[in-house]
Amino acid sequence: MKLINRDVDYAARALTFMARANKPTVSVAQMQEQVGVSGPFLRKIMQKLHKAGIVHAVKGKGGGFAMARNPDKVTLKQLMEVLQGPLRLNDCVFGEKICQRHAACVLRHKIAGIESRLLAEVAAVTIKDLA
Amino acid sequence: MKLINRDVDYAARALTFMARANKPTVSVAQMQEQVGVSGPFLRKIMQKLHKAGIVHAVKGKGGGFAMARNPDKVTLKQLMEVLQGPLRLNDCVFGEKICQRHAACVLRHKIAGIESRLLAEVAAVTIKDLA
DNA sequence: CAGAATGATACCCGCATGGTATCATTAACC
DNA sequence: GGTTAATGATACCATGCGGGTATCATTCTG
Repeated sequence: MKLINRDVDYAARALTFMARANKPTVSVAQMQEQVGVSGPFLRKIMQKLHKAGIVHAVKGKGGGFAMARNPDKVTLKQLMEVLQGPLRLNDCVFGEKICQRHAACVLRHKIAGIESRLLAEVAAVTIKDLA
Repeated sequence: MKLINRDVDYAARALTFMARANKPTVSVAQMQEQVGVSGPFLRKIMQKLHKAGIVHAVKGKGGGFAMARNPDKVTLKQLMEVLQGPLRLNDCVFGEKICQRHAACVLRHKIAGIESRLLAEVAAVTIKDLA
């Protein structure tokens, strides 16, 4: 039951680094040591963040990445969605068979409630909070 | 980010079945159809519940399993601990390097808070609620 | 003793996660 | 314009784990 995976962890650290650095762009080479991860791996993460519109990317010499929004507009929930996929605790593993059993449905209902409250919590954590 | 895995799901359904059945013991053969899982697999789950003291086991002809406590004393949290291992959202993947970076520590702190509230929620769901 | 049940354990398999390698593309600077 | 420094895209690897099966041992009933 992992809440966040490594991608999210590294992304949070990288974004925090970027939020603190007062530069127009920050390259992967500048981040990798502080973030504690290999360059290629961090690049892959940054590319996903770029596709998701969370960071800008500037190619070429002197280029790098920059946050596309204010740090207080980037939430942990967004990072999880981008890097871990849709957030469904409540994934029904039984298909249509499920609703033949009332007990299981009660369980789904309980979990759905827990899920919604959990999502509200991760949505409340921003990069600004971490910086 | 799965909250519960299939083992927990099946266990919850099996225990719910047992709680409703007014019998001294219930065999795997009697449960497997209703729970919707193969006999051998359900047996493995029941054995773990037995080791954890959640159910009694009676070997031999006419034997089976019985709940070892009242249904309102068996929580979703207990099932998760037994069948999924320790509940740590907050697993630090960076070892001692972590605390060199303040940002990461803030993240841990946030997640720890979320975790404790989540655990309180799963501890509040009992088999009685599902039955 | 036979049959019905659990106990224990070993094994298998597919796939997601974590990580690397490679080539293409773009832009700055000399 | 060529070199270099950066990202973009993609393919690949490898290993652990979740989910599931099979087999034999043990225990109890009748």
